[in-house]
Amino acid sequence: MSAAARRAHARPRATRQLEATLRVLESSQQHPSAEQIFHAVRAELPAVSRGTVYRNLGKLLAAERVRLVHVHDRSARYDARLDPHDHFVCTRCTMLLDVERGQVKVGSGRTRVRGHRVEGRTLTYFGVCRECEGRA
Amino acid sequence: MSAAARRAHARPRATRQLEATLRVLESSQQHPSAEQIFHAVRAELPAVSRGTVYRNLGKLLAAERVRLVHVHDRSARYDARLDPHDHFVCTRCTMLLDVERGQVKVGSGRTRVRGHRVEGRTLTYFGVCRECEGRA
DNA sequence: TTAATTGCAAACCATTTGCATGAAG
DNA sequence: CTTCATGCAAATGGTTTGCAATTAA
Repeated sequence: MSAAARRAHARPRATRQLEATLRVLESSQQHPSAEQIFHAVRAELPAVSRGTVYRNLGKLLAAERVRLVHVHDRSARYDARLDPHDHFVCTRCTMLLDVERGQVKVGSGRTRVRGHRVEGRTLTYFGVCRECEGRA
Repeated sequence: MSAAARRAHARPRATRQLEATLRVLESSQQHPSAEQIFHAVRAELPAVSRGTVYRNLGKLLAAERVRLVHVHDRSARYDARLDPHDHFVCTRCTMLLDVERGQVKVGSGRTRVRGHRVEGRTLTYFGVCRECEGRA
C-alpha cells in the first residue's frame, strides 16, 4: 500500500478544471445543476468533460467547499453558500432561491429525534414564483 | 378531440394493479421506493410490470392520494400519510422516519418568500440512526 | 363498444466508472 | 518520477414512454 493510499483523503491537486468549477459555483447565486456548471466551465476550458466536472463536484462536496440542494427535480443543484439558510423552489420552473433563516426557530435546535442523532436539517419552501404566477 | 381528452383529468379506472399499489402504500410506514412497491405489488400480482407501478404511482400523486419524500438519495420515496409532518433520514442506511411537527413553528406559516407564493414546505432532519450509530 | 390500462421493451437522462494518456507536485 | 486527474466512452440505475393487446366501464 502506498503512502497516498494509506491516507484517508489524498489532498486534491489544483488543476485548472477543479479551480474553474469552484469559481463558477462561487460566482453564481443560481444554484446551478451539474449540466449548467459543465457548460460554464466549458466556456473557459472547451475540452473539459462532463465526467471531470462530476468528479470535481464530488471533491468539492467531500471537502465541504460546496453543498448539495435537493429539490423535487431530477438533477442535483449545487450551492457554494455554506452558512445556514433555507431555500425556496418554484415548482413550475425549478427556480431556486436562498431564504434567510432569520429569527425563525426550526425544531429549536433539537439534537435527537426519536433517539436518532440529528446532524442537520433542510427546510425548503415550495410554491410558484412571481414570474410563473404572472405567466399563469 | 374526444370528450375524455377535453377533460383535464380523466378519472382513473379501478384496476387491480392500481388498487394493490395504493394498498401497499397505505399499509406501510416505511416510505418505500418505487422498486420496493413494485416487489410488494408483484407478490400479489406476479405479472405486474415496473412501468405500470410507476404509472400508477404517478396517478396516485396526481390525485394527491400519496406524496413524495425527497431524500438525499437516488430514488424517490412514497408516503401515504397526508397530514403535515416532517422526516428524519439516516444518511448511512437511508432509513426514513416520520417526525411529528408538534409545537415547533416553522416559518410561522409565511405565505410569501421574497414575493413568491409559498404553497408548502418540507423539513427534513438528517443524521445517523441509532442502529447505524451502534454499528459505527 | 371504446377509451383507459397493461406488459413489454426500448428510450431517457443524470450520474458513475474503467482505462489509457497527460499533468501536478 | 510518481501518483493523481483528465477525456473518452461505455455502463448504471431510476424513471419514462411507444405500442399492440387487454380490460374496465
